[in-house]
Amino acid sequence: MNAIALVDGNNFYASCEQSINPSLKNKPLVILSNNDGCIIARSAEARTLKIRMGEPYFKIKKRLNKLGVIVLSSNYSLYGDMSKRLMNILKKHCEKIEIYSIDEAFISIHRPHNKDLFPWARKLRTLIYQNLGLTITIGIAENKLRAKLANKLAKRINYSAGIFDLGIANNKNSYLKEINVENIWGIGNQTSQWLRSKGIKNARELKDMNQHELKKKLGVVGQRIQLELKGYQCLPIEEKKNQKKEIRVSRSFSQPITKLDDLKHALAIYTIRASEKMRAQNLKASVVTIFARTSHYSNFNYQKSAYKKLIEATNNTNIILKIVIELSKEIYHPDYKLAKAGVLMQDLSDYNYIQKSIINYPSDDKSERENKLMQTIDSLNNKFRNEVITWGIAKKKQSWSMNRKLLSGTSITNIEKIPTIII
DNA sequence: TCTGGGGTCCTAGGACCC
DNA sequence: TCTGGGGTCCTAGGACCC
Repeated sequence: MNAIALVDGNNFYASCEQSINPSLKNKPLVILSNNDGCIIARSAEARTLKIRMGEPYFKIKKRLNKLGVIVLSSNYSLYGDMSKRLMNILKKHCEKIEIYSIDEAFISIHRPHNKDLFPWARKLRTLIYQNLGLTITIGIAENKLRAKLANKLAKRINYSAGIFDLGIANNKNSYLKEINVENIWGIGNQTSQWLRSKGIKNARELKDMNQHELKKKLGVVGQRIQLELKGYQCLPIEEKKNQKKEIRVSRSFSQPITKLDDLKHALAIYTIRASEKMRAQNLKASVVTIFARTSHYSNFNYQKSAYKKLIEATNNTNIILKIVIELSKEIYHPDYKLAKAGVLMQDLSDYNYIQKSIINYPSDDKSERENKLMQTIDSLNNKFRNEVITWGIAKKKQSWSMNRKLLSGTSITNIEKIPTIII
């Protein structure tokens, strides 16, 4: 009989920073979202100071200062690299693994005759700590949803030492009762409010709730959650990541923009990045969508998107740039202060799958040359990092670019100050 | 005045996740 | 003054077909 384990990195972003800079260890530390907007990670010490997740930075800046909390902008290339190392170690010690997020993985593992998976889990924890300086929590149960709950319980129970096995626990119902509905995987704000209004407060009560009522309101999604709570396996471990269905690059501006030129400029930069991502995953898009909007917090709401279907799917930056620049006029409005914009590459397909158009047949020579050019640009950028080569428009002066004032300088992934060549 | 039924595909939007 | 980014899945409703 196989068991499912959920492994996750504790305070992952904060721990990554502490791992490469030991002077941050045992100190209250928080990591900010893009644009230094809000708190997205906290070290254990920062948690005990009651600093809340998602809190806007500007609102608590003074308080953080007074408390001596160290504040850092997020450094995703660092976290991505640490994540890769973490997953590689996990892979070596399990039968099946699904990498679920940057700091989480589901593992399928054979439960031995004596049912005891603690030795395995303890070994894994030690190994990760020795190799990466990161602490992980392991929750074990019969299926993915219960493994998630077990992981929560492992964090909550003091004597658990970061490991909890709900699969062999004696009084499972009393453990389920410990978990509030809003903390169940798949139950968000809307749903938990509805459940609470029905008097359903915790995982135990959701498990035993009337199934027809649940199905009627939440459809198959709710049904699956209930079945998994009961111990059935509805959600499989997905080893092979499904091909991406959409690639999106969007950012909030540090200052709102009002000029069409600025909007075009921002969208162009996002397009370059999105095309690069597609090529890295060997994908091409046949729908390109762009959008812009005012701030959620503004009284003057405006949001508009525009898209174009392509006759022939592509990942060629030049072609997509032209489309995006053209479309940007459609979403621009001079009367609104735009706070955010983005590009989406949709209807993605495998690059090698060829469906040539009969109408717009480009000469093979030309597309062949263009492909080589993209490949060359990507490989130079990969080798030297940091946009050694990019499009001229990306280097125009910007007044609105993302704030990252507090970026950790040390990085194990980035060579700074490479000369830039503009072509 | 009366005017079918059943199926598929697409899209927008909601809800959720980390 | 300042409130992240990038994803997925599901459903309802419209358009269209025979």
